[in-house]
Amino acid sequence: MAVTLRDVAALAGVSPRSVSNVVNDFRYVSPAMQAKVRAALDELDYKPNLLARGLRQGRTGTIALLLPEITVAYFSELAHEIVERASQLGITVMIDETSGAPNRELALLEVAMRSSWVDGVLLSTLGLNGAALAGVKSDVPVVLLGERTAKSALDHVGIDNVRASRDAVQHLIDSGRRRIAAIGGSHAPSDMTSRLRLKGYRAALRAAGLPTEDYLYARTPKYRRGDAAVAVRALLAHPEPPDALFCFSDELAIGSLRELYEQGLRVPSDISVVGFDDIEESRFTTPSLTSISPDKHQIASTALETLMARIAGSDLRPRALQVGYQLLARESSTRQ
Amino acid sequence: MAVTLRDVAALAGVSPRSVSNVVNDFRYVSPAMQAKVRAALDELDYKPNLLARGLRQGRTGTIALLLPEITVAYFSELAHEIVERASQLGITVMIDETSGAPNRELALLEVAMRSSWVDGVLLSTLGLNGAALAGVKSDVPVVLLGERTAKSALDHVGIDNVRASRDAVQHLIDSGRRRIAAIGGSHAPSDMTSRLRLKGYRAALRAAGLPTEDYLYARTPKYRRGDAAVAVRALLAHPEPPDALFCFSDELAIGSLRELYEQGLRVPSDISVVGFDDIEESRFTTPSLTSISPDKHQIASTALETLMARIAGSDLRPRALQVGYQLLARESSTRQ
DNA sequence: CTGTTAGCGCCTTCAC
DNA sequence: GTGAAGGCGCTAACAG
Repeated sequence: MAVTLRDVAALAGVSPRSVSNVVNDFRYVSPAMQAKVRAALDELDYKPNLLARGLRQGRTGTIALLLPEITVAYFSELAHEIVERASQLGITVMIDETSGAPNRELALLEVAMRSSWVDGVLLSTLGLNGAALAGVKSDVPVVLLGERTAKSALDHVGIDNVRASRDAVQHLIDSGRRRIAAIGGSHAPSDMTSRLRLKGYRAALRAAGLPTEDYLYARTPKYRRGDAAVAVRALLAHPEPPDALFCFSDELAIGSLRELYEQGLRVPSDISVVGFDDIEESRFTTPSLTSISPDKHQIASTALETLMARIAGSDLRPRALQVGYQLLARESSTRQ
Repeated sequence: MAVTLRDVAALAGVSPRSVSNVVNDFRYVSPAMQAKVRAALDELDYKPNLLARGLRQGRTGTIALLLPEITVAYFSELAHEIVERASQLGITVMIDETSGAPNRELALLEVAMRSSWVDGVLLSTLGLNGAALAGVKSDVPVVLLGERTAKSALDHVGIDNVRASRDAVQHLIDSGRRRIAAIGGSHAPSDMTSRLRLKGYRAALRAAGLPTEDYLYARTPKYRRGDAAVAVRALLAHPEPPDALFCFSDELAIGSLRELYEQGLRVPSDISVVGFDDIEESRFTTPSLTSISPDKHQIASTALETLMARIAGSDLRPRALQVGYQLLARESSTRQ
């Protein structure tokens, strides 16, 4: 059986209260008491039962991070930043995978929020739209990561997807590309990512007086490497194939690089490729991949600060917080 | 304030005990009671406080998964398999990053094990050797993932690293390579991964009567993409440069592909490359990467089953469980 | 089959 | 500055 506060108190010959005082380094404890208690603490190798503490205090010092898929590099990199920052703040992060399935997301969210396990939730949602989220009664604060899914009553941290996409496409235009295709997502109402990025893509084309024909957008079931091949083949099959690809994720871009290679096209001389997310892998592909790089570090800090403020009781109205991004031009769009 | 069992009981006009019975679907509950309680449950939208339940039962239904770095694809893929399998078993997984730093690993391990948060721990350790682990008094069961670090008193799930490495190198020999270099890790006592893989590498070379000269092994600080460049340059600088690279991780192999490309060497015509881990990315590189593929699915199942058995009280002596692997020959070692 | 009681381990009023 | 008592929400004994 585990050592309890009472055991320590008994050994030290003091009350549990005094032990608690020492453990939680309370202000007014006499040095003599300190010493006595510490000795007993060490001797018994006491560790507080965090369950009991959480039950008593109503707070656990733990937050949940709900991600669609941990194997998606962008999410694992984001998770890393969040864990890192949280650990500085003395907060434990419980990472959980939702598979991006709305029902599983909802289920996990409900559990996380209602079961007192966690003080707050960071939710990176793909499939959940504002309506679904509105139906969730939150006992604990929730901060959304990623695109703004309709107007929900929740705080939200992300980058300006429309502007970032426009920048990416503008970069392709600047380098002389004219038939620029977009790849990624479904453009379904729930897929806010593709909607916003497509919007930016089209805005850039229109501003340059370039065609925004429908066949230049290829949908994909998800945003993973393996989803790109079919899309690329479809685009290349057209009588007027594109001379550039704007992929809505780096993984799609990497899958595209592979398919272009198999089709015998050279990047960037025959066709340029730009991705989105700036995952580490993109610096090592051949050619290395031009990408939009959201400031993940800042996303992590901002999200955590916002969540901590809510947990502390902040009652401001929900805010949409935007953090910075960069366009990193690498070989896939620059080396001729 | 949250709805409690007592609130439900009051509304339904029954005792808390009966509500508890229904919530945990106990065997003997009359249909009438069922109905009454369910109605109240729904009306108040009751969710059990898992903290209180855990405190009471001594079990939480949660396990911790301690990983060095979640951004390392191999670990995120393993994490995914474990979360998936655990969710089938009704177990929640708390993923935590240790940074591979022994002290942080120990700290997290201690917390995880001693604070009653989790029923058990899956630990994938890089830096922790048997001696350090022996010093940890475990209140909860721990199962190790990965290489066997000395003889610890813990269960352990992994593949036969020596034999897998020998297979990888044999494959290179079979394809006509003669000056085969190895890349990865430090060969330090605590770095069991590199020790075992190096052992298999040398065994294969010796069996074929090939040289195992020291200069053909290049150390790296870690096993990541960015660690490979220096090692590759060092190997290529030698008067008799290698005609094949056996990298101790896929990430190293991918970093090597990039560096070889920058040095103007063609893979596999000039030099073959083989990796280890079979991360998803390796199917999409150009050329695609030959790799040792540990059965991650089986690692996950075996580790969870073993851990669950321990949690249930199994008292067998600690076992080293080996799961299968495959050599997946792809372009980086086959296409001439 | 269901109600009453007690206590998991901790922290926090309230007295002293 | 320290001791005593109560309760966070739940379930496991033990009656009935």
